[in-house]
Amino acid sequence: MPKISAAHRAMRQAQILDAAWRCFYREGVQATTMEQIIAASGLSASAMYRYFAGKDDIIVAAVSASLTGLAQRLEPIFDDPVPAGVAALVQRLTGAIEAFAARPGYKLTTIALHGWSEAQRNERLRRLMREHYAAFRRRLTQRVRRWQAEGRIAAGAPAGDVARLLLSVLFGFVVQGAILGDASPAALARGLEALGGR
Amino acid sequence: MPKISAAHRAMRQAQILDAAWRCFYREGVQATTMEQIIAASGLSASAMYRYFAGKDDIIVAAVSASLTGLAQRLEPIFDDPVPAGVAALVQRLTGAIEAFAARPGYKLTTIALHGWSEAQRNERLRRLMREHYAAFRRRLTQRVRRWQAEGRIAAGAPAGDVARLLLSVLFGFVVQGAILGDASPAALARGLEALGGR
Amino acid sequence: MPKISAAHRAMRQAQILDAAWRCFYREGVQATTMEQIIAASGLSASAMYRYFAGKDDIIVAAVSASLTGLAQRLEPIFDDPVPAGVAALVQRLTGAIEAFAARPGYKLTTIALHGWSEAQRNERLRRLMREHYAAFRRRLTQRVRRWQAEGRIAAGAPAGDVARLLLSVLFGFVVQGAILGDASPAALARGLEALGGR
Amino acid sequence: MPKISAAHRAMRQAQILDAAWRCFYREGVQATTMEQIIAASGLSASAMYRYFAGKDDIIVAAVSASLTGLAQRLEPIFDDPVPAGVAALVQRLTGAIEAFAARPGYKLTTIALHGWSEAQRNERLRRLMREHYAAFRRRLTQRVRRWQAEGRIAAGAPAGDVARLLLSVLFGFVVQGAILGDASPAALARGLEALGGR
DNA sequence: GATGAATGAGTCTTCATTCAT
DNA sequence: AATGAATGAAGACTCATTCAT
Repeated sequence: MPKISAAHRAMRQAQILDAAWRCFYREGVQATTMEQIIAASGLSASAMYRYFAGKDDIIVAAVSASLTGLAQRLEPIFDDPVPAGVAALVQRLTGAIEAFAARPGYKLTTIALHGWSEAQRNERLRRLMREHYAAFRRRLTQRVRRWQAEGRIAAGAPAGDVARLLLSVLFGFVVQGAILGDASPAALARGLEALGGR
Repeated sequence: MPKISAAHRAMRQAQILDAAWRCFYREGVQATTMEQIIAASGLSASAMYRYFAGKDDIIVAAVSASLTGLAQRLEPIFDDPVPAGVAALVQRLTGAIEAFAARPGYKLTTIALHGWSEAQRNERLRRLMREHYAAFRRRLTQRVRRWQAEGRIAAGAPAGDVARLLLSVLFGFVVQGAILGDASPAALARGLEALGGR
Repeated sequence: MPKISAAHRAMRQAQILDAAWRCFYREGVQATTMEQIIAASGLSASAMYRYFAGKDDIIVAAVSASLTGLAQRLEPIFDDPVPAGVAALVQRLTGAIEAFAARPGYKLTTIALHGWSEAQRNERLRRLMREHYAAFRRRLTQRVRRWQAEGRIAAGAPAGDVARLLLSVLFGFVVQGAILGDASPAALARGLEALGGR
Repeated sequence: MPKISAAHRAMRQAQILDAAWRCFYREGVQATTMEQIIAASGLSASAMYRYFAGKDDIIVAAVSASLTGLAQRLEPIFDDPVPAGVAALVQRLTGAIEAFAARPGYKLTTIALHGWSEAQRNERLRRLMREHYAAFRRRLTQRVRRWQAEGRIAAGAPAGDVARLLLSVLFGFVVQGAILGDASPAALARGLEALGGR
């Protein structure tokens, strides 16, 4: 009995989050009304509040789900037994981001901009993001250290700063793609290679 | 009469934009109410509507003013007779962004995130940003070509892609600073240097 | 089957009324939601509606049960073969009210205030109360007549008005106890005695 | 300029309170909706919120205004140079309550029941009432002491308990009037006289 | 010309009750 | 017979904007 209920609950929540993403994509987080999410989800107002305590909960759940989903998608890239070089890693990461973000009805990259904005004024969101991105940057730092061990990068370079640079490139890829629309993974990789990032 | 009025008008508008920035910084664009801007500006509701047609106009004017102000601030860096290398240029640009963004009562970097988010759903804003950033990227491309002429970068590299990479780094600097809070111009420059970006 | 069902039904209804009293005590009648009563009773929403047709029925049943219960409790006081004087009767009645009203989790005196308020806008409740209190006042009037026969009170006094006064004292005992919290049966009896009510 | 505004504000607030009383009379405090008060006041929803921060503020203001108004009305009775006896005082006080409570469109006695009920779950209201009624009871106690000085009441009687009894009679007058509808000041006075309260 | 009072369309959320399983 | 999921209508309150003075 609880099994059915738990599965049902998870399904409904996923259904609602999908509706929320479609709305957030078009309207942004704040300008999206509960009525819009409700209509997009196909549920009634009261059914919706059975699965999420309020708008804020939906926002946090939507952001959390996308951060978690993306992290799961990027993880295997770091686990690849054949370690990529700098430009190749950036290309694979941005490629995975792009692939993960493209959904029918919305793009999570655009929603990411909305989420970053919202996180500036929403404490729960800010903390959530900080933890996720900090963990991801630690992952990047480990990889830089490995590159240094392999001799690809000068051993004396500050690994944390290289990770900062790479994370900036990834963030910037999302922003540039959303605003100018022409930042491809391949282009960034070529640019990085030209600068010497082998 | 029109002259005094024009100066007076510009002053009032600047006063309103400053109030708007303070509000946008704390609440984001959508969640800021006209009442808040009115209270922060010290004007009356009707006075406000004398200087801006509505909330949308204030938003566009606020973003436009900050984009223009930043461009003016970054321009001299490109005009420097002693041309900087890649890492040095990034350090000077991010440093200038940081200096420009720091204001009493708000930081324009945080507001930039709000503006990017808002631009995803506001056609006027989207167009405005696209033009500004495209122009800025052309400026970066010119600089890359010059580096190629100077032999700092391989002549065969696609200049546009290098510019894309550099613009990503700048965007990412803003995002990383706003969310993780520890992306300094010097750190990014060190990271870039470590990758070979001389 | 019907017998068991009837006993079961009565038990369930009592369980629900107890839950309702606990809720009414904390929140008042109108501000109590069915969901709260349901949660407090430990039943399911649909089970609840099997035993009571709706919120209004619960309200009427709860008030009716407490009026009936109180009447049963007060009845023996009137039947006492050793007839008390005025002050003693008031002390015994208020004492019985106090004892009857004190329950684990709620006090019926507080709920009485909610019930009187609700009766001002609920026709069924108003009628119910009117009948109960009118009957009780008739009982008081009889007692006054007996006192007059015994010579405790002037024979020419209007018995109904004395009953009105005594009922006021009882109502006021409940109100003063609920609001100021320090109206004890003994205090009222002393006060009455001081005024000459032997 | 502030004068007009202040007068205007006070007028609007009085207008709103009158509307609130009419609604509370018919529906009780909790069951009255803001929409009803708004409709009864003739203002718009947003205009209403200019003068009261919310429903709770209206409730507190309405109760406070009636308590204060009643106190002002009862005060002169205590100041009368020809001091009344017990029954006469009760008759004059209940008479004044009745006269004060009768308004076109509503009766404040009925609203008092609603207010007492609401005070059981509203901390602000509870405190407000406690202070008002405690002060009033102190006034009654003073009067009892004077009666004792005059020899109308036994000097050894506990004045505070007599005041408790009298306050109960007044509270009970309101309850009995609202529920049974036939508790007149004269009837209570006669009842009290019959008991010896000269 | 300048103000603050006013507004109607919305915003999030909750409620008593019912229905499919 | 019993449940928990579902609902439509309403609840309190807010917003960008305008208008009478």
